Amino acid sequence: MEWEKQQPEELNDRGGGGGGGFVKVMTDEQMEVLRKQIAAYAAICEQLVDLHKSLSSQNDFAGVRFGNIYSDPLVTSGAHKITGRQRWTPTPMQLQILERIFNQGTHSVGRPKVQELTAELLQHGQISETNVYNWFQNRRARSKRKQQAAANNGESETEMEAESAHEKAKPDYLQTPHILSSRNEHLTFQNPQASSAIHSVD
Amino acid sequence: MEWEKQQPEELNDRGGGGGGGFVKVMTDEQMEVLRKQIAAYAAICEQLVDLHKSLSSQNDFAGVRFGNIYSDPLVTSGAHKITGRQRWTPTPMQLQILERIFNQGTHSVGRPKVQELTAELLQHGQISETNVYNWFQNRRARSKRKQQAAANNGESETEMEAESAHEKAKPDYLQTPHILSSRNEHLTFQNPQASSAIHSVD
DNA sequence: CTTTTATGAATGAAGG
DNA sequence: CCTTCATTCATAAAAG
Repeated sequence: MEWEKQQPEELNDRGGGGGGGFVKVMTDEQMEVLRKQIAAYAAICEQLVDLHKSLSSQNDFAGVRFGNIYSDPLVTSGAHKITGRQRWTPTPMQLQILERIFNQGTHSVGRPKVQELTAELLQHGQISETNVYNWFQNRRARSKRKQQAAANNGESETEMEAESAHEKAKPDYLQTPHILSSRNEHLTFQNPQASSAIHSVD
Repeated sequence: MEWEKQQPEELNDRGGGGGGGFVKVMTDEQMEVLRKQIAAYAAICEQLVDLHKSLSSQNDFAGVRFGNIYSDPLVTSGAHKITGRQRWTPTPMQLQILERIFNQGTHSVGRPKVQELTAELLQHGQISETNVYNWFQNRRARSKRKQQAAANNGESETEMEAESAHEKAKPDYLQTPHILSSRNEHLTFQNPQASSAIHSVD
């Protein structure tokens, strides 16, 4: 199928650069489902590649006829990166409102509160309840995390959180898992058979 | 599936301007077909993996270790199975099976069902009954949240009180067959039986 | 343009 | 069942 050409990037048409009209041909949800499915497919293929590597490394006549699959970028360079999803970016006004509420002590919002808040924030830009929900969740987590990190880093355990039920208090930044691989190009769905590799241009 | 009530949302509507409408060009049915086809590919890959595993175990080669021979951080960016993982991560196949069952309408599983399912899923990777139980629990909750969120901006839709596992029939006006059919003599995701599913593209 | 950082989102698990 | 937490992933934005 070729719903391809119109990349969702067009939604982020803000930098002034390209511009131009756009047509979205798939909803985010559809995109997401497909993305997951393909990622699953790709993940298994990775296993296959590993197996072939192992087999051929000790037995090169093992009958590996798949030739250059190792060089297939889809397989070799982490395939679960399919096409991008656009994520919500709060407008300054929205952020201000959210921060204010958070700083007022409302660190967790109930379901009704979220709806109310969402309605208000909608006056200042597109937003959904999920966005609000996620925002508070992330805000809370990040807040907590920074406290822990600060306690470990700049403090010589004068008073560790005695009630801390978790032993997790370790400097996360020391083992930063930031293995952000090279800037992933936007892959598009491609047929294992069809050879037309479609990807967005830089 | 649940995305019948996709929300027309514009992300990053920061300046207040921009935006634009878009239409849904794939029906849920079409999506489902695609999903199944992709799943079929995944299944084939899975079988191949198993096949090679058994083949390699037959011939007890001296060096069949799937361990990390110098795991190149650039290459193994996507998968870091070296470090012990604290929480269960479903394999693609397991996910596939779980999703399938959930989408068949089985949203809650009894204990016997859980046991049965766990046994089956064990064929495709490590898993425990608790994992299965939690998965359904989370899946349900997530599903519900989805419909709540959708209720906010999807009010023009028909009533979406119950999130059934079965897709609602969509009005045909949402289809845009000319895009799908015009450029599309050949489906991207084709017959799973094609044994040439695995070879390098391009 | 490439690399790094900040943060929105996804999800397994725990608590109540 | 519902909410919350912890962790991880992906990506927009910033830095180089």
